[in-house]
Amino acid sequence: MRHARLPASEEIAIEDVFHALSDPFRLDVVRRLAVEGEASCQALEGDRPKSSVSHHFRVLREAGLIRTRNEGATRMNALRREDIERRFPGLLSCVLSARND
Amino acid sequence: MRHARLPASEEIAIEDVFHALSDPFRLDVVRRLAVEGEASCQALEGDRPKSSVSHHFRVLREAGLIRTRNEGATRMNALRREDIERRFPGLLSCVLSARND
DNA sequence: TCGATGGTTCGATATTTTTCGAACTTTGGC
DNA sequence: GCCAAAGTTCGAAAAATATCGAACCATCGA
Repeated sequence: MRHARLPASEEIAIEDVFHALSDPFRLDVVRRLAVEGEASCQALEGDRPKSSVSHHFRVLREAGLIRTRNEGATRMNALRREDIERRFPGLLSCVLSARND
Repeated sequence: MRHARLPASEEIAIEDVFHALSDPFRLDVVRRLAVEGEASCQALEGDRPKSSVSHHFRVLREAGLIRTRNEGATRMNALRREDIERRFPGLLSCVLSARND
């Protein structure tokens, strides 16, 4: 398996973060990870093909928002809370509290 | 001139805001408006054709980030600070302080 | 070792955005 | 009234994203 590109905290680009969060599915994933802590891809997939889910997780990963670790056969995803906070203080809490009624 | 769609504060959608801010030119416009207060389109255009500039200002307007008023023959743009702050507390200050060295 | 499960990757297609020129509108000045 | 300046709109072409099936790769359990 190829190494997923994972930017260091200092390398996280705000444009990439915004782009990643501009998609409803990805935004939802981020919010649910914030609540659930860690989750597998399929636990968050909303009835769409896995190649599509995988694509969105990759965007989140490459933007620097999530980290993925192998847990046996499944891959567990988690928000990179501290890294994001260090790079862009306040962003995450703002994203998480923003409601779109 | 057709009425530019300008969402009310409550209607501003976080996805639209993130999408608007995911473009470097638009992000730059927002930051400069934050500093300069008000500015005409051409004062902020970076050497690109006016139809392109106009497009980006429209995206910002429709996302709810800026407001445009007519000042004689020119149009002055300003950040909708209070509206954004009310809708998504903390977002703007976070965007403005985020540095991408 | 054989499946089954959970994801990734690839390739093709569809959709969305961006870009830019040209034509048009509005306003102000002469 | 006419011209220039500042933007908008339109339409077409280019570029970036998203979508989805199919093939593939790892790991676990039987």
